[in-house]
Amino acid sequence: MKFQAVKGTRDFYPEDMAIRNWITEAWRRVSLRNGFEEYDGPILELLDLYRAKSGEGIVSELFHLTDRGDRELAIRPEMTPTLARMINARAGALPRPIKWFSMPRLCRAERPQRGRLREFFQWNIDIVGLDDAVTDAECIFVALDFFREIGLTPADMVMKVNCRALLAALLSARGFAPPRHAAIFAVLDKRDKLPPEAFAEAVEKVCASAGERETLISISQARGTEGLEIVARAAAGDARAESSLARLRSVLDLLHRMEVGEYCSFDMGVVRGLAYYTGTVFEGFGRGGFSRAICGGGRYDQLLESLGGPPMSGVGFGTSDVVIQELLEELGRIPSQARTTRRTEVFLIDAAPEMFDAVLVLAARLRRRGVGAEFSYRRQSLGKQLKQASAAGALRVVIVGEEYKARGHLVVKDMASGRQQEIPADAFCENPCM
RNA sequence: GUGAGUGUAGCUCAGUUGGUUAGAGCACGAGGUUGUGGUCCUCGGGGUCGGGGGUUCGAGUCCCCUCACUCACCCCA
Repeated sequence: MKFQAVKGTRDFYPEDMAIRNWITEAWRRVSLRNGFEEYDGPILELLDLYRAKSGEGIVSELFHLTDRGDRELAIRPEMTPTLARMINARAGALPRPIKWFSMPRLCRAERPQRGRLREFFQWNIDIVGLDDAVTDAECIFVALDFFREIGLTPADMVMKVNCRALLAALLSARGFAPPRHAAIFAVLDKRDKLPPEAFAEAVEKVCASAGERETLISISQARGTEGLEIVARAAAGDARAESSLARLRSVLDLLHRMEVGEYCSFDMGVVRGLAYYTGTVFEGFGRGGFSRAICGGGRYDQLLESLGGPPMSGVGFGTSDVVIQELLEELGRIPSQARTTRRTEVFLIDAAPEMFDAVLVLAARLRRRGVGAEFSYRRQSLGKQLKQASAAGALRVVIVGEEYKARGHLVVKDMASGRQQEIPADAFCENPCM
């Protein structure tokens, strides 16, 4: 019987683990320098927690089980309900705004596809308890701070920004009653995700007349600076539309001031499929060949409350390790040092078996100082040991031989240049970096 | 969950209308005589051809089922 990894899951061999760590370490580094604190929750939650948010239909999309006490449990498919639960439990005690991040392992019972597996890691950032353009901008900034950190420029990606409240106000002013908005949002969000004919067909379905269709098509086309001006003219005179537009402009302006404006672009085609977004929404896309969404988020006003949490507005975003890695592989941007976790700074070699004791002592002394030190487990020729040092990617090799026996000196060889010099053992252990 | 495509060594792939013990390159391991690695040379391990069943004298090759992956839907909390 030959076993294989469960459908939609991945084995992380050392070279895969190295890349995963490289990505998740960047997530943590960026989160912390932007002032966010890390949290986590259990991988199992009550199934009802997800039913409460998404209805009974969600059950078929997640992994669930019944424990021996007949409790219905689910492996978490997302982090937001856990976040809401945790914030609610201490709502009165947490200083606001709450700036938390997490990088949970999530599972969803979906059919695996490229960029979409059944098990993955998701980076979540949330700012809860303050509804202000600054927090919207800050949230988008953190995402861009990460993308810039891993070497992506505005030529590689774009962050499309929109505001659902603005769209809702424009729709209401043109006779689209609020109950119809959810369906219209879902259609508009597909503007760039469907072929033009299919999109036109979808628009047709939510419209009652040719006039409505014209209106929706023209609204959905707005993008970039010109698009913003067109929207501004459309919003003129409507108080709600004007204030939402001012908020959107403010967010974009803040992003420019924070020097990530080059990445950002207004786009009415970004609405987000999820029902709970109420204000600012944004989605990152790769440019060129890799045009899929690479991150997304937005402001949610009632989400926490609907999950039994406090009535607090929040803004957040998420992205997964799967899509990030695929984007970077596609662009060839994963640096070679990110592909290995080996950190052999010094490889110790005995020139004769009787020097092996000295090798052990020196390795232990170096390791205690925090230096990555290795040696061969087999007593073999100097050439073989050098070969092993080379394969281990060692930066320097230390040969313990005649010089050590006679004078207490080590031969230190720099593997890149091939140059070597004799150094007293004590001096080398004091300062192994040379 | 629906539809289509793919599946030969760890990886990338050969494999003649079905015909003897299934191959290559890379990777991996061992050597190239004992104080100098990456290159090079030699040798080697590794595949029940995704799995199961069927047709046939004979199946990696044809048929059926199944599993996994890829793509398009559904969904994307």
